[in-house]
Amino acid sequence: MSHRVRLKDIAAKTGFSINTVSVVLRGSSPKIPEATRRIIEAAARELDYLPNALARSLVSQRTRTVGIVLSNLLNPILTLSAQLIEQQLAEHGYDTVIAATGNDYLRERKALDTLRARQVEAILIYPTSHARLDHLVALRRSGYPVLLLTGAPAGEIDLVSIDNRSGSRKLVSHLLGLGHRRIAFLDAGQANGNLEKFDGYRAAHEAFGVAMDPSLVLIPEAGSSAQSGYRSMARVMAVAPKPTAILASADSLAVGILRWCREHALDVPGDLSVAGFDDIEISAFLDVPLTTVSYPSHQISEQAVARLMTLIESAGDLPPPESVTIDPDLVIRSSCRSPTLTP
Amino acid sequence: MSHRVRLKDIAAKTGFSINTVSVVLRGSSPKIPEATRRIIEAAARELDYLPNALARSLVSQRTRTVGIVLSNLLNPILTLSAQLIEQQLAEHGYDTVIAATGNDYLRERKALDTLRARQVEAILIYPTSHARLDHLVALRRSGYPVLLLTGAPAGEIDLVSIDNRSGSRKLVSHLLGLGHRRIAFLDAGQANGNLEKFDGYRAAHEAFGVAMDPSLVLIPEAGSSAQSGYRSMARVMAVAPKPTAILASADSLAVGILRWCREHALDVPGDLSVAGFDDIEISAFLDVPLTTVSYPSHQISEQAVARLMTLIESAGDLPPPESVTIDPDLVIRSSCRSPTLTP
DNA sequence: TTGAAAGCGATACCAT
DNA sequence: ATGGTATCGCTTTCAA
Repeated sequence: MSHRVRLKDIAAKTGFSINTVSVVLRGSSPKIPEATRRIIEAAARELDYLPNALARSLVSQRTRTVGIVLSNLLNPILTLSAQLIEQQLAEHGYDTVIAATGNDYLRERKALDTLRARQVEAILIYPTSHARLDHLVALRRSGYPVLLLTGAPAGEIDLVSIDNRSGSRKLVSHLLGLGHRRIAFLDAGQANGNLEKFDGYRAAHEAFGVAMDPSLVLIPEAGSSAQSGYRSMARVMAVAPKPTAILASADSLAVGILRWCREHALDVPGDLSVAGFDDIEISAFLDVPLTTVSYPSHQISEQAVARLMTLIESAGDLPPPESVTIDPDLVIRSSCRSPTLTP
Repeated sequence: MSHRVRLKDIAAKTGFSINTVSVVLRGSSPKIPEATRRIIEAAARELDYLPNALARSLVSQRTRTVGIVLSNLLNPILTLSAQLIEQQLAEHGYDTVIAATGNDYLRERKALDTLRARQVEAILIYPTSHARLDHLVALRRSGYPVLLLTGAPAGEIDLVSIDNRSGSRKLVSHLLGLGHRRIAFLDAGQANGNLEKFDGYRAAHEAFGVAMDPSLVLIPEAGSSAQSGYRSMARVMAVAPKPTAILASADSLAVGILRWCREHALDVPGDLSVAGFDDIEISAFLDVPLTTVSYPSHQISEQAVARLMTLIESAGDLPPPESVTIDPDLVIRSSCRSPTLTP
């Protein structure tokens, strides 16, 4: 940890007591003569003094730090939210430390422990799975402020999230409204928001009185990368009868899908409609601009931070968990249109 | 910071001294009878004991933590590296805390101070600017392990970085070799690797004995987003005589450029060749797969971590700074070809 | 084997 | 106005 400058050092150098130095340096209360103040401040600057946050927090019992756990650093949706959250937290006087879990449940548990051991005052998290939340629920029950940034309201834990079910339902309704009857759903791993997305998919079908074909619901081999979308297409198009539209659970998947279509001379949206989720930046810039569902990062980060502040300030007895769910907008571009009538 | 379980609590509960509890819980040295050990461990588990890292580090004078400062959380090149670095650091028994600066120099300084105050044992950084490094140099001079993840060798501070100059030179040589004589260079802000990239651009021209036209070197209004690339195109194509190729300092810019070309019925690469830097995932999936320069994240993270370990272990007297520069590969796809002969 | 005591760096309370 | 002293939670001698 090295030879750092401590209060003691600047006390020695100036001849004042550690105490006086501490008081001066933190601009705290009593009236210290200008002279002393200047001497001490000069010494501190000269020595490049930086308070030891560990020691400080140990006694103050406050770290003014919150942790944010990200399941995937490569997902711009998550990192954007993290960035926004960090900024807003800073405005409230809180530091943020980010921990990444690489979508690994064990690493998630470890990150949580590390963060807690470091005494962060609250934790925001994009969990690796919507299904395994018990450790978080337990944490919250023990009185620790924890806030989920994705998931469905469960009542056990605070949540500020996009309403994936609603977004999915809107999108699928749009497709159904266009006349599609065979809509493939490419679910990127059973893990995350996709349970809700599938639920919306189902709900839309029901509302339209259209029967779903389970063989149209596929899971890509791995992750939600463009690569993975690309690789899944052979399977998707092997289903008979062929789908007339395909809904990818993430725009990144759709990117791969579009590429595949191009290579196989499949016109989008002429031969096949394609839609995604997230509205990442490139979605608007693709060869065929993508119809998708927006991701309300700004609203999520804003509400999450607001809620987190009340949780932190309620020190000790947390209010009962609350769920805020933000309804996303449909973003209609040109990758979807009515199916041609020749099957 | 709340009502946490301390050694004291489990000592009280079991009747042993704090000391014994501490020794047992950390599996440390002396031979403790199985009986005591079990009692204490059971109590710890029951109480959900988690050691206070602040207190622990305060006395041990070690945090086994390194900080990584990212200028931009939205750049997949940076976040990928961060992810890889975090994993490798974990294998060495170190935790990583990530701080984002949103490309803001002041926030960068603040992040550095916060990290240091938290006693991280070393700092890895993608600085906001290649030009303002004095604070980092000063830090390093004071004996703090700091490692730059981008930049040109300056000898003042450790560096593990892509060789942007070489990458740029290769790419521009490729274009020149194809017969292009008017190659626009879209520099995303004077800030980062672009000094080196421009240098490579210049070097290639010199090597080919081709005069550069300064009016072909443009700076987009803001950042290196697709949006920004798109917006710059009007200016690029207004230069007379028109360029036959355009080199964007980031693939993300190129995405916007390609979109603009499509909207303006400009064929790529028929009418205009387009190239970028980074080889981000979508570059291979675009309408016109992009010729670009790869970014060696794996090599960078590996070498950076290796170097960092020796810096940390040399506790006290750091070895003189070293620069490692990794030569990137040219990735030739289909967005560039020889210019048509009709100007 | 187990425990008492000192100390890490900073803060806060109470004197002076 | 300035300084002593106890304390935060834990580790580390050093005794017993």
